[in-house]
Amino acid sequence: MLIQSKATEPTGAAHDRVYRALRARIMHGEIDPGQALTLRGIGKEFGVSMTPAREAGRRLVAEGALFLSSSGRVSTPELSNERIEELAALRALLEPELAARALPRAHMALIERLEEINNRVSGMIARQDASGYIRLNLEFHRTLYLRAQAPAMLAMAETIWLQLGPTMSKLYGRLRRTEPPRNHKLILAALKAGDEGSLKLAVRSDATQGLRMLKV
Amino acid sequence: MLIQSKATEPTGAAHDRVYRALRARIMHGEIDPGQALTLRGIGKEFGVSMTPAREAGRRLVAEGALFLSSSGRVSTPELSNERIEELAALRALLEPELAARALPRAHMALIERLEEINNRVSGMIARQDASGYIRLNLEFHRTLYLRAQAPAMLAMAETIWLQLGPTMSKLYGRLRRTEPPRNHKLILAALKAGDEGSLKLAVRSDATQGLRMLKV
DNA sequence: TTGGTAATTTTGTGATCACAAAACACCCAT
DNA sequence: ATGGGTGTTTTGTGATCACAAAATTACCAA
Repeated sequence: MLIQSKATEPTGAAHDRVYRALRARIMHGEIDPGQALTLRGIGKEFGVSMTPAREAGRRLVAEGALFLSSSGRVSTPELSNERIEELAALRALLEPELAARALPRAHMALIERLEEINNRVSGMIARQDASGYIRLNLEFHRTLYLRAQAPAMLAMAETIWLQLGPTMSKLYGRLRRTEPPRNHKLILAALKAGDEGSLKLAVRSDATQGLRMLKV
Repeated sequence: MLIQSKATEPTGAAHDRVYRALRARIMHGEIDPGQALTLRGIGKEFGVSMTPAREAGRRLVAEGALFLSSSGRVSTPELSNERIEELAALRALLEPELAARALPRAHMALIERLEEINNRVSGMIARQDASGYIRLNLEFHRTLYLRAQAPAMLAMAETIWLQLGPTMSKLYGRLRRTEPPRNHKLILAALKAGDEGSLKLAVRSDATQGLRMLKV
């Protein structure tokens, strides 16, 4: 007689799958700020019990991707102006450094990949796909920073993106953009020229520009 | 008839108490790098079941304070040279900014508190108390950075301290120091003079100096 | 209609269990 | 002694449950 149905996943723990899915959703701005989540709801959606749902939630809370209310409920954070400025300052601090470290290793193949990503942004703009726009934008940055060979620094940058995710979607929903970010072009130019100074400047501008419009 | 003994904690969830205790222990270098922990062991020590122990562990893994092996076991991380240098670079990036932001708000009362903390370091050195030394050192920095009014930035700095904790204790156990860090005196002097440039420089030196000796 | 209170439902927490896999210990054959 | 294989123990995982507290709804009186 079967007492307990065996539901252990063979590869990659269940909580990890849930974690990754939620993380991507948050980072790409697919959840509005202040949106509440329930453990049972998460579990139901992913076909797991509350336990893995709780672990995934806790992990995201630890990364600042979710806000934990005093009663234990989790929701997407609603960032204050001060918090947004602080996170933008962190981007402005970390990302130029990552870019500078990537510069000596950025060969033509990488630059071409970046240009290709950058071109795909136009499609997202045409389709008014805010989430897709954010995803490609982050892919552009991550692709460059991966070359920096600085995993801890990159992880920290991603944590900041994660915290900004829900708020970001609001921004891109608001502004009606018609062309890919100007700063990306500057970044590509600096990479081609091998000019560290203007690269750091362009990255810094790119990291802070959009956030300025986020002020409520 | 009592089916299940009620053991819910009235204030502050159990997992949070476990998390805080472990976090402090790790950050202060009370656990050697590579030390393995078991969920049942943690639970037993704190008088809770595996569930809160697991949550606390997961949270610490998310912060980089613990390493999660492929089999799910957690242990204190053993940092490679590259990782140490990267974390030191992050300190060198973040902490001068925090200090600079604290500077305009650093009045005499704060500077006196910092001097008092700095003086207590000598006692720890005399007693060869590595953990106490680390704790006071971090208290010095945190006390200053709290004035920066930048919680996200401070949290990020603390995360780095946390990751360096176990490795740090090894360092301070190795070197036989006889006096409080020279850079702390420079920091205090720069604060009194209101000189942002030399303050950032002194903080940067303090953040990177010790780590240089950590190379295996 | 409105305000508040009671009943009900929703939700997170921590304990416990069955299970699988990993780690470990033991033992014998070479 | 040593290597390999076998059995035992340790350990993490996810499901489930009872419970408390929070949130929501229902309802009634003014």
